[in-house]
Amino acid sequence: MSQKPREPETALIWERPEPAPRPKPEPLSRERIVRAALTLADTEGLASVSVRKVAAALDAGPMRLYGYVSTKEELLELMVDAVYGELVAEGPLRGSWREALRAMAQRTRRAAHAHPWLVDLLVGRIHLGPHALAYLEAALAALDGAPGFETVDAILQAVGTVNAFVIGAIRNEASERSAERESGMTKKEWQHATSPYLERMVATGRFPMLGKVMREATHPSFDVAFDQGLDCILEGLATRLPRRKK
Amino acid sequence: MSQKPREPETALIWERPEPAPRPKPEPLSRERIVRAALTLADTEGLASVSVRKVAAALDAGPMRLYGYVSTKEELLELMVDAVYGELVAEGPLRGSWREALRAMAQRTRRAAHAHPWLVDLLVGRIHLGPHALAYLEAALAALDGAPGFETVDAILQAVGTVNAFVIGAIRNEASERSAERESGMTKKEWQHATSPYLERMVATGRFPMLGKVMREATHPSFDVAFDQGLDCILEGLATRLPRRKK
DNA sequence: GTCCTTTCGATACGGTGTATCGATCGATAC
DNA sequence: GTATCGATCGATACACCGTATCGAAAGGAC
Repeated sequence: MSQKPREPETALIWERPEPAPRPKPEPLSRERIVRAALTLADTEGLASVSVRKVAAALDAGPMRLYGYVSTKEELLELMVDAVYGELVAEGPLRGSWREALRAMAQRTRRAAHAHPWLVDLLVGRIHLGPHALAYLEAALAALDGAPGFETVDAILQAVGTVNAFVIGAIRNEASERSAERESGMTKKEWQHATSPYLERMVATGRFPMLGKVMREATHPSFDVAFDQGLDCILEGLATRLPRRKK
Repeated sequence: MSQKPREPETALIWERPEPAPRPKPEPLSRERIVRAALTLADTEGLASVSVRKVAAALDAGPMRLYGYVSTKEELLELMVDAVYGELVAEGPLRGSWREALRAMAQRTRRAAHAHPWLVDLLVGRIHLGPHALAYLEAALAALDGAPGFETVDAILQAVGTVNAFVIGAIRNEASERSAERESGMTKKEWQHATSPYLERMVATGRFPMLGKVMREATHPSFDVAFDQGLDCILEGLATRLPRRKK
């Protein structure tokens, strides 16, 4: 970890250790770099994806990466696009427009589970990488020609609305999950740890509805909550179809 | 900006400048710190909110803040809660459940416009600050007793779904907006700058739907897109009400 | 006035992203 | 085979980050 300070050159040339014949060039490539960054993010968390650490995982100096990537942001962008690549690799979205949109939502959600860091990267920049575009293309294509989706505007609105919901829902799950994860607690333990605070707040009397929630809510799993919300949105899209035809 | 390196003590005591009678204690407080951080984030961007800079804005050394805040994360959390404070300060959410939910969505969206950095902070952690709770409470209260929302589960699901959409939509807007902003381009210029790339992609023939979008889509403003999506979700919630009653 | 306690902030440490530039290596020209 | 050139690499450096430590200064108690 500490850079060897290159001992002062008092020793004569032939006494110094041979500079080691440069272990292996291992040509490196954008793809290898991104793959290393991905596994690092998956195993150690996004915070551990630093230029130095990614380079170290490839037996290279930090600056080596800048031959393939001009900025750390660019590397992160490539990571996101790689995930989109996994998504499009699952094939086209089949079925009716409802089935297709539902499949898209669940695919995206699965990716967010497989790569918890994805949520943090989805915020901030708009993604126009080739795989991101391909994923969007697949969604648009699945709706093309469906009854009620004659105009691209209608298609865009449907995909956009579902995507907005998915992103928000994913964020919810991720934040709750990471709150548990990083305190090393299970869901139960975490609820148990924060409930004293919440009960104190409720006890002030200023949050009657919160009290009701804590008493009466049956907290459904993320899966059913997600499906219910998604159902609701698809239902909403369906009701707008006839009006659109008029 | 550069720490004065305290010139080596060659000068005799009375030649050294008087240590300045500590300009003003200016007692400082959590609130003043958070306010400083807020204005810094609003004017210079979230990236400029560093412990050092916030402290400098208060004529204090960096470590001074740690008497009031135990970590930078805590400061960011307080910033978020301060925004929630602005939101609850606008008063309760009135009207029918649809009006209340719509008002909530638009309020949140306005906050995201006023504080572009908010989107980045909403990701990642779940927010349980007093003002965040109060905002949630207001939303829950607005739906309490509405026909079809007899159970807290129904209320939570409705609020949760709308909130998920709002977060996702806000993120979309923010990322597009920041892409323009930080390249110093207007919306038109930015579209003009990225369209060559997109056209090249479309020209490959692998993205027929994208081509159709670029040719045919009338890109509606963020406002109407948001309202349409919101309408859609409220409609979806409405259609689920009768079923829930059964 | 003297001692004690509390507070403050200068300094330091280990980390970050990245610019610079000398050294090194491979390929080409003779 | 040797010399030269050009590309490539990575050690070093810089500015900045969040925060732990701890000596010095300030204020209060006796």
